[in-house]
Amino acid sequence: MGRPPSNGGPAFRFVQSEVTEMEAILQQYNNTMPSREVLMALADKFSESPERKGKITVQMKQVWNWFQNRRYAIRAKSSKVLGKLDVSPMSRDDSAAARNVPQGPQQIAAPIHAPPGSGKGVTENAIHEFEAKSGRDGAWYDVANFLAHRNLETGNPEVLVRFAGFGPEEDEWVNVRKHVRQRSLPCESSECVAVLPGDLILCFQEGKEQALYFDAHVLDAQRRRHDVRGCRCRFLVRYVHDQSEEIVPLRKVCRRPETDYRLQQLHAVNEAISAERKSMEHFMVSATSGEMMQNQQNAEAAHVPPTFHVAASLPTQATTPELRTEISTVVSAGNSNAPVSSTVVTSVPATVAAPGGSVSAVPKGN
DNA sequence: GATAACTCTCTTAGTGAATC
DNA sequence: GATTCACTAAGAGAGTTATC
Repeated sequence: MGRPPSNGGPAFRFVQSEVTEMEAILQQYNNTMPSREVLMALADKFSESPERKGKITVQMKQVWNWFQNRRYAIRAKSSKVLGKLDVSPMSRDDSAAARNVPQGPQQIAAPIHAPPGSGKGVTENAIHEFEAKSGRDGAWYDVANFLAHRNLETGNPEVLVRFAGFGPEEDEWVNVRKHVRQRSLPCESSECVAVLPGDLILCFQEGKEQALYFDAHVLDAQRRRHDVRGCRCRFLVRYVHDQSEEIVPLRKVCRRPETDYRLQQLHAVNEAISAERKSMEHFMVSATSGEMMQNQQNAEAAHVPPTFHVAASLPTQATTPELRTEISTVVSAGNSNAPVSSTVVTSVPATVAAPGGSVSAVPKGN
């Protein structure tokens, strides 16, 4: 079992109860390394357990190793799954995957989603494909697991959801059609152009006692020049649940995955433009009209039609394949939570969308 | 800048189960 | 019985951060 210690001692292995405890702590810490004190306390506790006391002393290093290995295994598994599925290039990265999960008990006491990009630990998250609306507070949370499902007489299927970063006591039955959907995507600086007036977004609302993610509609977008800090645009939003309005920065905005196609189109346009530029340069030297035609065709072919990668986002964390299939079917077919405006991305000037903040157009004065 | 401590990303190696 | 595979504990090396 495992690699034996180099000192020739007996092979060491954590018992199931220890693994369970460490897994719980790992989840509690949002897949980040617990503090040294926690590791030492665990090692001491395991050493003092009846099955080990007097026989084996569990070293802190061994606990530390376990956390490192488990975290690596989780990440490896996630990337493997994503690699198998046809995930679009615009799918979120690790940092984006970190939204909506508490950052550890010492950082967030209430069941609140951490603001996007806060804290180092945010890059450590497991990847969640779905989010669910809690009936308790009306906020959206990442789904860690679909534990069970049932069909009500009303014909509305429900799933028992374990929210990411929360325990069994927070599990909830939620309506699949209304309150489960593909996870919203935190916006990176260059993605502000995909947030347009009229859009439904998920917005981080900070109150006096709580801060949660709620649905909101974008009323207006004030574009600003990007600088070294990234996007400085401001968005006027109206929250759906209380009709309150607020001006928020991009970091508080999570766009719906249905807007992915805008970015894809935008990238395609940019590529086409750069390809056209290159071909023009080439043309200046030794161009033929045939090459121009080809470049034009390539540019046109690069315009990606709107495609939602629902099938690529199966809830890999769902308990059974059957449940996975059922949920993905319902969410993709019957989900009414996607009233995202279908404004075509071509309405956004390519100059505004230049990645890296090289914005040359500022639609609104500031 | 030097050093130590820590972290991350693999890699190595032993074990058990499944398969042939 | 040999082979393959998955799992798991531990090691290695490079990078990062904090301290002096």
